[in-house]
Amino acid sequence: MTGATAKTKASRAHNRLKAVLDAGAMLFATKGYKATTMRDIASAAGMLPGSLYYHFASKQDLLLAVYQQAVDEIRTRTEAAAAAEAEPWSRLEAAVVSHVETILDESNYAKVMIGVVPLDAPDIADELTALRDGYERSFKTLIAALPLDSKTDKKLLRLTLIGAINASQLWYRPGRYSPARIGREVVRMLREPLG
Amino acid sequence: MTGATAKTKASRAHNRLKAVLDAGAMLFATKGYKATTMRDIASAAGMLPGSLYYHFASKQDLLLAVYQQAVDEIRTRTEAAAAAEAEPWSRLEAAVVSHVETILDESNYAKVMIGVVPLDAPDIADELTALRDGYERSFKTLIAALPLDSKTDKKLLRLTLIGAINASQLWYRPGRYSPARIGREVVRMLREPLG
DNA sequence: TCCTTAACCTAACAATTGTTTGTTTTTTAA
DNA sequence: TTAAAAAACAAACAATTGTTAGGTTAAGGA
Repeated sequence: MTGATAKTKASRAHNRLKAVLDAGAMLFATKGYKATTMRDIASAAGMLPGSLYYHFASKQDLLLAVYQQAVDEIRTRTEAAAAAEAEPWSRLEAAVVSHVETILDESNYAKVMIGVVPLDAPDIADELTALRDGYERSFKTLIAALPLDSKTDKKLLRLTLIGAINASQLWYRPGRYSPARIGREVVRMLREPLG
Repeated sequence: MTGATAKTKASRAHNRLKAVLDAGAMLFATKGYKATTMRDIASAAGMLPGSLYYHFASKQDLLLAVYQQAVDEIRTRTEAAAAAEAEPWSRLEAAVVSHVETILDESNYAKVMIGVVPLDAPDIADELTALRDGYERSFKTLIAALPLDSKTDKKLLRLTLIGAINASQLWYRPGRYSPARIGREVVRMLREPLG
């Protein structure tokens, strides 16, 4: 175990692990987890079904890998966006806008993380939930920094906020509302009085 | 065609159509649409797989029937709850509370309507969406009656509200927050200023 | 150059799936 | 009482599924 194994593996010319992951993310995001077959993924990655099992032990393991990368991507993006702002509400808004842009537009991986629910893969439901929770914890910090009324339940605020923005995946169509605007307005509706 | 056909059919002693629908709703709500097999439903309804096809032409048709009943149930409940209040915000709150109670506790049908997304059954996706939209239109009226700031986008408010409360299905566990409280607090967070 | 092994192919298997077909039982109307 | 219609059974089919086992190719260190 020299630690060079991973690098050697990755440097092999014919290694198409990334192509497999990309294909899986794209298809899971488009058709859903159950409706996507290993043959679909193999075909999109330019290989045969059986070859996928050199890279992943099972379909569920592939989903898990996609989820993992999704968390890495969206967390990096969103934390960077938040870090660019100083004022607490601005930080939250920046994070939310980045989040919405990522899950609606920019990353098939993130789309999978939001659209594919743990119930779709019961055997690894706990792992999927843990990955999601790990990411959502970022919002805990952002909300804790807000100057909130004492009677505001912060946990419920977080769940409400995340629920509202993630639900946009169900109704979003390019054109009417931009992802950035969706993020901004949702935050504003929670921040300012409506009545 | 005397119009008595339906009644005759329904009055048959051994007609277990309702048992089939209930079984379908329960299993779709618990395991999801794809993970539920016709054998599961038949077994739960106390009959054999093939017998289901006397009542429904396909699995998708069964889902459609469950969706249809879900809309009937939740709309009746929620509109009645709203009608009991006079003030606009109170009406909305009553409707939201009723909605949340129904999809978290009281109706497997409603659970299916929220938890099973059109993508799960692509062939009837349009019908499913139409049914859902038909119900959600109730909220349009309730929101239109609110005394809102002129810069509030009512459509986005509706989508945000519905998204937030429906998302509770993903994290709700009996105990910590009651369905009624979830509904009340979500409305309050949108109504009152938090900062 | 040789030889290990990463990477992929080929070809299938076993299980599960929604569905169909023909038959039987049960109910209802005449 | 009888015959038609309703409701369910019994048994399978055809397609699809995730997965596996063994063979093949090519890369890269020695």
